[in-house]
Amino acid sequence: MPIPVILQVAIPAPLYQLFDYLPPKHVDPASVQVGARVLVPFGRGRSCGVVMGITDRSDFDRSKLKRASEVLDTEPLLPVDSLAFLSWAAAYYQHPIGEVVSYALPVRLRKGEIPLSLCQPGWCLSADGESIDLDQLKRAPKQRSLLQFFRDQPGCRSKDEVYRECGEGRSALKALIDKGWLRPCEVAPRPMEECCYEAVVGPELNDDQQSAVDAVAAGTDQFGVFLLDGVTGSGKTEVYLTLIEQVLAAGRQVLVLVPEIGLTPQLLRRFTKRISTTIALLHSGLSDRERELAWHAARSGQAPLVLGTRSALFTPLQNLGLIVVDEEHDLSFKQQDGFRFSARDLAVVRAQRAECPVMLGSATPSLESLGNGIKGRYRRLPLKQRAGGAKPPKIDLLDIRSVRLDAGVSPTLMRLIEDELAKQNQVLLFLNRRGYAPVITCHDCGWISLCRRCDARMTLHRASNLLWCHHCGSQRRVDPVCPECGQDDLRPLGQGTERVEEMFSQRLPDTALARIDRDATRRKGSLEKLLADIDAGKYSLLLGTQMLAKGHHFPHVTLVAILDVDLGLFGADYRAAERMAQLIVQVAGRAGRAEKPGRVLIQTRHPDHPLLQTLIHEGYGAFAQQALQERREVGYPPYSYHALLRAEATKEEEPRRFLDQVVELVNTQLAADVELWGPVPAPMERRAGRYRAHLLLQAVERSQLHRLLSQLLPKLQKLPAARRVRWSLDVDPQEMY
DNA sequence: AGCACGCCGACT
DNA sequence: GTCGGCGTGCTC
Repeated sequence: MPIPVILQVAIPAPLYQLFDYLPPKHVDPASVQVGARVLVPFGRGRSCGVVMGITDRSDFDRSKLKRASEVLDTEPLLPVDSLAFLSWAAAYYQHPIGEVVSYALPVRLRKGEIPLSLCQPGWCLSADGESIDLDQLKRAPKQRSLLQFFRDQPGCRSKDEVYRECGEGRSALKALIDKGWLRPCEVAPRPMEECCYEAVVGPELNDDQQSAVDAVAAGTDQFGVFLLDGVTGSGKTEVYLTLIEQVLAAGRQVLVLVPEIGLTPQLLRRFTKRISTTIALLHSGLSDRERELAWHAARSGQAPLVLGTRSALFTPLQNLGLIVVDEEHDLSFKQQDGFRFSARDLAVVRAQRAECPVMLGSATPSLESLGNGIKGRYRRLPLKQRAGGAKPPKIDLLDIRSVRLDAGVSPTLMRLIEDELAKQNQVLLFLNRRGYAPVITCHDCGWISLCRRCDARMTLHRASNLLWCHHCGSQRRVDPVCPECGQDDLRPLGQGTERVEEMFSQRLPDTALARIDRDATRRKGSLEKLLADIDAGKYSLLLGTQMLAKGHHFPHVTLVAILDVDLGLFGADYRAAERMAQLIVQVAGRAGRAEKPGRVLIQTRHPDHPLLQTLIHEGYGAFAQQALQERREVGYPPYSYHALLRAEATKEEEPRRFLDQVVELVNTQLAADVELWGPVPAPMERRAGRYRAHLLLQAVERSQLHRLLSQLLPKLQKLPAARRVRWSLDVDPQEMY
């Protein structure tokens, strides 16, 4: 009797189970591979799913099983270890397995399309091109050198290679094609062993860097988490590079995760300068096609080094030897909608499963990672020395109580800025608020520019003359008169980067100012251009939002000023202080390299604030210790574990009603070892026209929380009130908004 | 999520 | 008399 073959398929739908199918007719059941995609009838339509397992039994009624209509891949698109990792992640974050699996695939492959070939189109010499005499081209040096390029080594060159060789113009290439000396061809992918890989000798490491490298290199074939903790300028990147070289030299792949690629052109440049190998870049700025090609290059091992943002974590890899998570404290590693995973935390899990080391690096490590260091789970590798003998910047508070400010700048700060500019130095101003002013008001009747759809004020943008809600995106034109009373005395209150820019253009008209915020860098490539111009010294004043705090270094900046630290001092959730401390240290770290010492000024109306005092006089490490102590005392993460159940609906009472029912459900039917906080209205209760409420679940042990969640979710879905709201579960939430 | 089935109001 | 509103149930 033949053994029945049943395919367990993950289907991209918000459903928490796998679906069982019979193999297609006329397909040898033994040929179906776990990890292949299948086209299946699903509901009333068709769907593309991934075979997660093959068994001979099903809990589903055998007679109702449908047949898959087609097997799309002859070999696994996702290897078994990837599938197991994805299943683990789906269970941990309580997210539907099919959506998690489809998240690991490039979009075209999700939709069931044929994988793009890795064979890239390009050109090679035709018979005529082989035999032609180069001296004929004396008067066309570009064509000559391009032809020489093809003759140097036999075979095809991809379009990318040829374009790189051509430089700016393409006319020489066109000429050679028109003459028939070059013909189109396909470049076959090189197998991993043949990947050219070459490392340039880097600078000598200092003792701290060397011992960090040694600590990781001692166990490259076993799991270990290393927290590389070093101030900006202490040479973290050099440690990464040295380790990456060693792992690549051993023939293994390396995965590097960064918060945002667009903000790290410098990092990428350092990588390509030092390590000459194929790098697969994976980030949201790529087209679907480019992304898929990079994905294939990573999956096949053709690109030994993979550099990407959080979603790159799920790329299947061969023989993974090291994961690096740069700026591990950065919140962009946590996906904030849909599948709410933390790429940093999952990187640790992935390394564990791959039995390789993972390195988390930051000048301002997250309290979670520091807590894991204390618990002995992570090994801390401190870099105490600044590479190249650079001095740490001096940080001072500037008390602005009862000081008359001009667009948020105090007279003292203005004077210091002018001094620094007079010395031909660059000055960096940080204000975490884009637009002209965060609100406008009618001086006559007191009207203020509130958003109709959110509990928020609308920001004035002068350039476009629009009032803009930064929470829901709604816009409206600014009337010359008050919409309430008709008087024409509308005034902007407070300041954003636009207003500061305007003030400087009036007071220092001869000083070139670069504004770096989302509005000024919206066009693709404009941020890179701006950063390059700043490096070239075209600007003396740099003014920006938190974009400035990430990744990029400005070696000619000698003065950094944080215009309004008070914005972040009294935030809505308990992590606000930690985020502010990280931001201050990161911004401060942009200034002053080797030869020029930096100075940092922080304008505040709360100069005695304990956070500022500890941070400035004792540093981030002391601040973090203090913050961890406070967390321990109140039993907050990392000394407990959180999950946040969010609900929103257009009717005000619905979210609360739903969450009340969930509380009732937990209290009457489920574990008592998890504390429930709430329901409470979300910090901004109404957003984009929807009312929002939260229920926080807290447990002392992670296992308690997860036991509850896995029991709760099936019941929760069946609540009638669940249909009337949009709800989502956030395991290990980072932000409470 | 999609998609269909199903039972109550204002319209060609 | 119908078109269509969105509540409800299901997907191997």
